[in-house]
Amino acid sequence: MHCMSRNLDITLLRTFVAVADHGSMTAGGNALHLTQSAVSQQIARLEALSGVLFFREKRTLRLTPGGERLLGKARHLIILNDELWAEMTEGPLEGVIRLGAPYDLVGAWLPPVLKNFAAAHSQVDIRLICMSSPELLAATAAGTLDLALVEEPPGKSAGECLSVERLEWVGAKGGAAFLKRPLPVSMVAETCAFRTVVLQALRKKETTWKTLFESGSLDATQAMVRSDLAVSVLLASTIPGDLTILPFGENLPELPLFSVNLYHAKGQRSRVANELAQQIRDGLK
DNA sequence: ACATGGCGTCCAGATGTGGA
DNA sequence: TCCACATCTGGACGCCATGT
Repeated sequence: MHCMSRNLDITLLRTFVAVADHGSMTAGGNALHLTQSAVSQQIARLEALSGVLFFREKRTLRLTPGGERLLGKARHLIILNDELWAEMTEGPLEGVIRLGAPYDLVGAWLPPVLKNFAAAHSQVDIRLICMSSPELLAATAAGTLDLALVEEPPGKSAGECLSVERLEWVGAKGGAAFLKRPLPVSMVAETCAFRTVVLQALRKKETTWKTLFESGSLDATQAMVRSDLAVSVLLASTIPGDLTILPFGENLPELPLFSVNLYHAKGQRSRVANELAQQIRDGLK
């Protein structure tokens, strides 16, 4: 059998994407510092390979279905090419990365991810900063964090959604704190992302409650729960084995789903930030 | 190993075409 | 008349086979 490898010309794909993005060969050419004629010829060469990519309509270009299909894959290929190029020409990752995370995710999710990242990129200095989700959002916007994991209600968010899971009531195994009224609730901090929805749920069910502890320490919060002095709320994946999930029902109101979203600092993303973000994504699969 | 010439590719510039 | 795309042409460059 005759088998022959063929190589795609990334230059042609880059030109194609630029034309598709700008809706015009002239504008696409300007973006790439090429003349219109060079762009026209490159598109013609690509179309000779792949079939017609643009409908020529009056003075505008419109992608054909084949062009639409190629566009997404072409973008991926260009990104991959640029990443590989950067890896080959810019050497190993180095520098400082400031990662923010809420208290509960630090213990549950991050250790294996950070361990793998540190092993692969020994010249990167990782700074881990723990705050509540609203504080993390503010720090990311202010540029004092490069990357942050933020817990938010699901829905429209500027961040990249990594997971959606249920918020659960937790208590001591065999405990009775959940029966007390007012309900003793222990939360990590006054700025805790869960606080608003928890209090809304309690009000809706007309459950009286009191806040027992908001010190900013997850260990202290969970110690209150282990001692059966209070109940608390946690994302399902972050619940320690020695605590028990308390079912919604007569004694406790139903809690909503929550998202874990990934935020980058505004502006240019560093290679280190992109790589750590990818490892966090991979770590959650 | 190096020089040379043929060939193909790519690009810019000039020009043609057609629509607004 | 202006603008955008297509086409043609010539120059620059790189690759490859061949000669020295």
